[in-house]
Amino acid sequence: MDTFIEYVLQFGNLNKQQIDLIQSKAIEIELRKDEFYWEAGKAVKQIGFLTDGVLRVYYYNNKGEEITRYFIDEKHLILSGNNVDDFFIPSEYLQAITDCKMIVFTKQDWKDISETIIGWENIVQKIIAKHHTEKIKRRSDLISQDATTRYLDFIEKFPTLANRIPLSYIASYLGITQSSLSRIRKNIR
Amino acid sequence: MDTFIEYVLQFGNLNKQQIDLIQSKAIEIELRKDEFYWEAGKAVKQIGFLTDGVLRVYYYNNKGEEITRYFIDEKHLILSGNNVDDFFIPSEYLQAITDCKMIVFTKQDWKDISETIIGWENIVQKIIAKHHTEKIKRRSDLISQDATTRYLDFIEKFPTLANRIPLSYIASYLGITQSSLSRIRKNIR
DNA sequence: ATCACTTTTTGCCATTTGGCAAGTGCTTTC
DNA sequence: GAAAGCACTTGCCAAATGGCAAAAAGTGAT
Repeated sequence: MDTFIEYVLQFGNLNKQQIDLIQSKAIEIELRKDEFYWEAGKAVKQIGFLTDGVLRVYYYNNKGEEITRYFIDEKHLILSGNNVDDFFIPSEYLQAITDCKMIVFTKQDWKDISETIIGWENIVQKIIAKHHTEKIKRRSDLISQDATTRYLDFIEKFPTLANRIPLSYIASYLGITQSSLSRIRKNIR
Repeated sequence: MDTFIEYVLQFGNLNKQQIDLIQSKAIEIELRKDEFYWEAGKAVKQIGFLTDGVLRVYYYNNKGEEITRYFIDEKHLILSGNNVDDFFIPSEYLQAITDCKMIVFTKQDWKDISETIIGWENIVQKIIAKHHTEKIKRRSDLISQDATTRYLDFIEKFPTLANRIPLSYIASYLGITQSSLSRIRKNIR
């Protein structure tokens, strides 16, 4: 829980009372490896913050292949479609790829927080902006490099992950086949 | 100007008085082809909305190559780093690639609007969310497909652009060399 | 330890893309 | 209209990646 407060405080100030309010609404949950946080087509009813572990977002392309769009690691806020008010039905899957710990808020509680804490929306907006800038940057940096470089960048960004999760997740994220990634790994050694 | 109001109204309601306020602050500007809206390293002092034309965002990668990160077409809000409050210095270039018309607001005026119109921040947040979802989706869809498919997708998304802007912009966006793109074009004919 | 199952690696060859340099075509300038 | 400049195309060959199938390695249950 403190992780979340600490994280939020980087983006704006909160007083004791405000922190208490947030803490009183927060629910700690755990996700086992391979469990889903979202599933395509199922309404999302909560706002989550990942405190431990790694998630991946994936979807099926028009060839029916499973494509990992990106990985989410610790200290990341997960907003439904980035907008709290809407009834949100995702078109992608958000799956734990390691055991995870999260803090979640019901949409109603989150709305209460937004309405009670002046400046909360602003903080959230900053967090969203940060996440998105990172995501776009990481994604588009991928395209101007060859597959080996992309893989090396991946290892650098997620050093603990490379040997713990299925190769296929990484391959589709990098935009290459699993066999190619396997060969790239061989060449790196 | 009306384009902007119409656009905003898709994301939330505004009354006459609120619309008047926005209109009173809006400044219409034009950008000639190749002019910059942002330049890396130079502070951005305004919020803009593109009503006509196309912009591109580019940067230089670690090999010194110019990489087009994405294209921005009509009806797109351009927020400095997606956050109005901060003093913002971009690390990328935002350049008109056709003649463009924009509406801009000074940061102060924008702040006044935010503070005066209840729900404005919420509308803006929705717009940001929409833009980002599209961007991420478009970008990551690029990676699971071969270059020809990527180019066809590009044409579909920007039908009027393919033959009007330098090939090199499109090539770096698609993550291939200019010669490869030229060959792909030849094969498509 | 064995078996069944899944994931990863490898071989073989086809296809795609890159790198480089030369050639073509178009525009601008004088 | 000749020269220069720029963008695009093409030829040639090398390197990277894909497709498919089989082999190898890893995992879990009994």
